[in-house]
Amino acid sequence: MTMSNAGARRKAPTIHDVAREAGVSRGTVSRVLNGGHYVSPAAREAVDAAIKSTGYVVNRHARSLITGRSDSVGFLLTEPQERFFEDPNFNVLLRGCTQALAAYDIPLLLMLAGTQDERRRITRYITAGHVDGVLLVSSHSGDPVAEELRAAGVPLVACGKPIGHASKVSYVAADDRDGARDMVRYLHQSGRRRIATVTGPLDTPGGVDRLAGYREVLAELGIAPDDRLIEHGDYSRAGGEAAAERLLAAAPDLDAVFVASDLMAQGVLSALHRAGRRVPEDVAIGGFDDSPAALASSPELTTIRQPWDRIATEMVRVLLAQIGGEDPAAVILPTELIERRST
Amino acid sequence: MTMSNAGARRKAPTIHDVAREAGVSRGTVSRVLNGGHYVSPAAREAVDAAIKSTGYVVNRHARSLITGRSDSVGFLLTEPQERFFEDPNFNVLLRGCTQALAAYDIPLLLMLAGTQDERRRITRYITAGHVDGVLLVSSHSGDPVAEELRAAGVPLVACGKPIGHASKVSYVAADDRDGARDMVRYLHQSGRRRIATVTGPLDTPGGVDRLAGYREVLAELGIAPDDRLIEHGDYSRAGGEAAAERLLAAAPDLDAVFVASDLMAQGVLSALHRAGRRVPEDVAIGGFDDSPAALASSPELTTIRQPWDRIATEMVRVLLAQIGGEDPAAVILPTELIERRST
DNA sequence: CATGTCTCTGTGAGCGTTCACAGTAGAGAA
DNA sequence: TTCTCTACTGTGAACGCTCACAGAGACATG
Repeated sequence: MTMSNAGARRKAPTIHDVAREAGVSRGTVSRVLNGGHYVSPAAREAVDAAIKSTGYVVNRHARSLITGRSDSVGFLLTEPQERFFEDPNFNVLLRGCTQALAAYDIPLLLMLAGTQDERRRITRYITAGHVDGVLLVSSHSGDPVAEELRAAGVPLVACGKPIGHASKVSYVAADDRDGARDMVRYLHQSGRRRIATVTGPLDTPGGVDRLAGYREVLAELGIAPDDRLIEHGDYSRAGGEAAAERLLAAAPDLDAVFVASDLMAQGVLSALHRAGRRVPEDVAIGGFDDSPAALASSPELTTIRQPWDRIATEMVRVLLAQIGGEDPAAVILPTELIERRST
Repeated sequence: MTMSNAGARRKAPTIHDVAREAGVSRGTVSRVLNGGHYVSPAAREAVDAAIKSTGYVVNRHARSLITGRSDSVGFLLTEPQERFFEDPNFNVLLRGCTQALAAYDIPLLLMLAGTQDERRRITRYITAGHVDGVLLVSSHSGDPVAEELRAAGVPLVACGKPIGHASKVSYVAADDRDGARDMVRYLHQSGRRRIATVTGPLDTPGGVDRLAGYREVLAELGIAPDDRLIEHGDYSRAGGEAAAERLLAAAPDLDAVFVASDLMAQGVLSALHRAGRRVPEDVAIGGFDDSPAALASSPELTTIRQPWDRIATEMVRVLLAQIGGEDPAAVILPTELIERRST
């Protein structure tokens, strides 16, 4: 039984204890801990053994104190939180980032900055150097926190293209425009001719780009633009429902709707159902996001999948690169059309 | 313009700078920072002014190094993560905990321990003292991580009653049994006489207690137990669907089903629909959780709401108390019946 | 043999804070 | 006056680590 002092919780072993146990100096132990350069094989072995036998774990506070790094990053949500926390995509993103960071042994600090007060507190916390970088989630433009952090020189990667920021800030985003193009083209190919759309909020890049994709394809197909076929939503179920009602009133002959989010598509589905339109027989519905909502709907939604896991991985990669001194970068990832029963 | 050195990111002011600026010693500044006892009003004022003028923010690493505390807590998820991250209740919980902690200026570290490797890494991290306490989310019993942390003396609060742990571990949970009782009593009061149930997994406290509540009420009503009316699910949509099919086969005369989760209730709804039973006319459905799934179903589900926001608040309160030296505690919170269209 | 280069090792200093302790000044009591 | 007590203040010494530096061999080069 090598229980030694397990469960004692008396005093954690320090680098000094390891050094003594291994018969080397603190410096050598430290070198082993940090990559092991300029360490003889014998010394490294002795240190590794000593680490194991003492159960040594590096004290991050001591390390951070001297290095100035914290070896942690923040996941910052500056939205009114309800919206995002309700969004299943958000969870995939959060999980993906946590996992990607875990691979580097970097803990993720979850920060919510819904109110003005919280924003101030968190900005202070971040600029004080308590995290090495920030993964920023905030769909709306003109986020003051982003600008403040950028100005303070904090490494920063946004999820989605931050609009309104002329300045250089890294971001990772799905190709919204291309996804929208795919969906509209697909609806047209399956024989639909009066294709309407429910957009997202137009102060979000996703809202803008998905609408742009819709318009582009119609133009390329030589279909004249028709404003009656365009209604705006707010990414919520209720918003989708209301928009669908307006569409039905303005353009009762529509035979397809490209909806800029699955959640809104659920609302559209309800409205159509109430209006007595069958899906997909009378009206085809194309969603966006491939959220669980797409599967929970009946019929299940044909939709555009955003590669949230890859987005998470890329955000972490870009952030770590930036922490390592590289320049900001933008990454655009392709989407995928998922065919289900609503078209 | 009092820009002073804003945006410089050169060198953060230390307690020393503040002391010099205020014309006092480090010790006095430190005392102001930590409650301000034994500090003259004049000194305190000078220090406060100096803090403001220098933009000083305490260096948590230095503080943690000497105090041994980290002033942060972990939010640990030991489940296979998909299940939980899909669960909207989880999000409310996570958000609630983050916010409750923010009120104490304590950051939350999100930790996912899905695989064996991750579990080891994270246990190491935690027992090394890098967090002061852990909020544990893990529905299944016999969680080795929980036991390890408890043994290591790490303050710990579980979400939901940990079964299989004879040992003293704090937890906060909704009153599952009472919620189930409410629902079954309600179904009976609305005239249903053949009330079936789809249970959760019986290795979860929720599964066990909700079933117990169901049985109790029937017994109290003098209704003889009938095993054909009880089927087991796994909290998944598909599981609910399968269970409902078995129920319909074994007890075709059922006129109500108490389903131990909304997600399963969705599956039950599908199965009933396929079998040509109308809800609520032929069969009443009672769910549990009041998750968004309850609203996404048609008809919308009558269900039992768990007070997730209060659960979060209480978990944080109990954890902080425990970090402060208090003994473990169990908190049971009342549920609420939400009446909708499925009954 | 002197010199340089390369790998490896130990040592002292210091990161920014808190804590224990010693010390000061003023008030009140003897 | 002198002593004690209280309220306040300053000072070293940690905390556990990394980093810069110096130095020791080993080996090659001139």
